Amino acid sequence: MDYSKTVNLPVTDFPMRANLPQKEPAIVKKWNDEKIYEQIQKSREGEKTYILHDGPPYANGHLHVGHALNKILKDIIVKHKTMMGFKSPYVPGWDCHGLPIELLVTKELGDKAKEMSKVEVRGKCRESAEKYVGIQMEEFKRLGVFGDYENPYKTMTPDYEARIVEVFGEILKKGYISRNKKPIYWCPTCVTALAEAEVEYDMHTSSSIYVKFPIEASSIKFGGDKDKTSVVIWTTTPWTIPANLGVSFHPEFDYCSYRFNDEYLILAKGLLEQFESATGLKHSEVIELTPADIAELHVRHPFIERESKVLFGRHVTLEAGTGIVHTAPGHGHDDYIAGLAHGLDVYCPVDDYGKYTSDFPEMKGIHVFKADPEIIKLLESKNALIFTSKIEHSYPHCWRCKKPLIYRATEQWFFSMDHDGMRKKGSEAVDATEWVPTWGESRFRGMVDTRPDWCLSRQRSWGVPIPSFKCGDCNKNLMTAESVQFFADIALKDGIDTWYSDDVKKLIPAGTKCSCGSDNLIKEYDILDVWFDSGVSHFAVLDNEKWPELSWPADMYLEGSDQHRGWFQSSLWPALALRGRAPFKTVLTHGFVLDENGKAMSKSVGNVIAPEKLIEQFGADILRMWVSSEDYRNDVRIGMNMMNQVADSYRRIRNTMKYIIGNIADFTDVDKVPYEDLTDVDKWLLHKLYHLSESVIKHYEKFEFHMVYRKILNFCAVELSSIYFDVSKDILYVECFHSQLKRSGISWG
RNA sequence: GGGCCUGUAGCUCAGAUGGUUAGAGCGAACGACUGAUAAUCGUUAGGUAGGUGGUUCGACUCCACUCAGGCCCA
Repeated sequence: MDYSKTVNLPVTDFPMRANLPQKEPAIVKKWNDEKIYEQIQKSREGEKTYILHDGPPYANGHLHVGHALNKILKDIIVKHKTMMGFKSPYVPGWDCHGLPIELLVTKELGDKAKEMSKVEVRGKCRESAEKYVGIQMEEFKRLGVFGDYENPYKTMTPDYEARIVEVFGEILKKGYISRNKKPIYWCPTCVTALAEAEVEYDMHTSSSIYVKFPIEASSIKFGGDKDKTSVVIWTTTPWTIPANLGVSFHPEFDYCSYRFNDEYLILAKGLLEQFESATGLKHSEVIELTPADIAELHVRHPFIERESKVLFGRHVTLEAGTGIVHTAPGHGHDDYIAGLAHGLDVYCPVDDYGKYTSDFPEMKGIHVFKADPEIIKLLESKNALIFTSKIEHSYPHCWRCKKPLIYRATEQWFFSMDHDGMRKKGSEAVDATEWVPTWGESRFRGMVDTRPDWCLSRQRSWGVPIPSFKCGDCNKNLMTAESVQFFADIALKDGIDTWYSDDVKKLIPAGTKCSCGSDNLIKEYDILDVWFDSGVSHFAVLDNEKWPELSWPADMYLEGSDQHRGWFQSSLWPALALRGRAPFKTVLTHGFVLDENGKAMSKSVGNVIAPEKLIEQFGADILRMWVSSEDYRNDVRIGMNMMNQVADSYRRIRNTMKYIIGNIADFTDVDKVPYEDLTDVDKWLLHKLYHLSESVIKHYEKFEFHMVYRKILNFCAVELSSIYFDVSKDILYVECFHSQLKRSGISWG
């Protein structure tokens, strides 16, 4: 006999299965049509605000799971703050300039790119960025992330671009901007600077040389023949020897003076054997040196009348050579850093075409790639060459012309870290900021303390031009706060491309002259580092009447932990320079999304999981729940097994809700039972619920969403399903509808 | 190579300041119900706490080293 008709079974049309992948698009559309974001904002009119300022994703390509993690976390916080009564507007943004887009576009254009003007190429870049902003926006919406998609911010809109120029000018006015030399990759064939991403490594044959640098006898405080003692360096770029300004030792390696025949050569103990086998020499006497012995040495350049300063640096290795590194600050990154630390000039006697300048008159006009034999001959004539051979090794080449590159110092614009106590202000800003997780503070502080000056200029096309001029007569640079502001106004009115299309006279206040008196000014075409674009977003967005609901500074910045070096810093420095405080109160970082085995996702390994695929298979809600289930302060893992587990948990919570809905189907307020008349089990459950709610809020406030997930899931599975529902079942099913007992059970549900 | 961080059951995570047989949920196995049924309930099995060595009367918790992994830099 079927008794099911004789009892009060739960009644509901709430479906067993959620069918998220099918249903969600309609829900998203409904939110869109009903303008749910705007309605929510309206409902919080006049309330205290909580501003989470969006770090702009880069507008190329589709979203990956990392974007999903980031945006969903932001959405959880914004929604939580909103539910706590705050007005929490969220304006999504996009980072639109920069090399990756430029490369994407030039590769698509192929040979056509070469015939196009800068303005035309920039137009194509703009189109491409616009396209991906559209794509990503739809993908964010699909994730259920609420925000002001009607008015997002884009770093390439005219007002934003003008604001970038303006902020740059204000910082210039405060004296933070300077022009200095810095070595960069340079293609002497294309006569252009290259970014790291444009460098291809290929095999190349170089001359390897061991070179003696003579030492002033008076500076030698140890034994041997003081007139015949030298420091030995090894290099594979003989042509950089004319630019040598130093010899670098490692502060912790052991160095000795070894006697070879009638002379003494200084090299690292750890490389003696390698040196002897390479050169065929054999030593006959050893004098151990102390770091003090080395520090006192005065070393001479082998063929130029100047000192080659003794430096200490950790870039020195025992992998090859002599443990003493030939240092030319104008021709190498390590050399540059070591040189800066010791106050050396960034010296570069090589011009745009790769030829020696008059700074090295002996070989003026000779191309550095043809100079090696000449240099070697010169060294030999000075008795400075110990040994030479050919070596085949991996060497940087130009992605465009495939020819070898050189590293060469050029003039660049810098944001000084030490002007007006900037670094100290940075440190104070670190103190004043709340870091989640707490170790973010030490990580960030370490980066602030060691950060070199920020190189702001790039020799590219797709970005915001630095409106500087050069005097056509005396070659001096000209850029003032006034001239920059003048151009910012033009950029706002007529667009930033006027820099490329308009005549100089229109781009600078009338009557502007170089200090030499000349008015023959020439435009320069460096653009700003894109990090500057996004770094001033707090000025361009939070402090902009276009979004009156926003305010400066932000309550929170929330990005991946890689942004400790990236956006958090590029945002901090302009803010400190102009407002003396950080643009954020709290900085929250999350880890990276790894695959199921804890390995980084990469295309080449083939372990990348597209959010699109997860949404198709499980639904965005499951993806969101996965985000909430993970402790994002560490790296998080994702894979099909994990998604299945989250989906299981989702079903458990859903079924619990379905059971409640089914049982309160016929309940109305008339049936409500006063608290004091409830049964003990009912009171017990309410007590548990109260504590759950309290702890859930506490965890939300501490941004511990995985604890929220855990507690709610446990509550559904244990307190509700296996205890309370089990106990209440008989009453709910058997007692007649209006009985006190039954009504007690559902009154507070 | 350097800075910062992570490593507790198959999975996701708990475990205040070192102190009894290291916990939960999910999953798994087995069983129950067939009156939450593409559900639900019960029982059980799973951990040398990455590894090694120290400090301590006592360490998952402190220290050193090491392995694996991540971000950033070189």
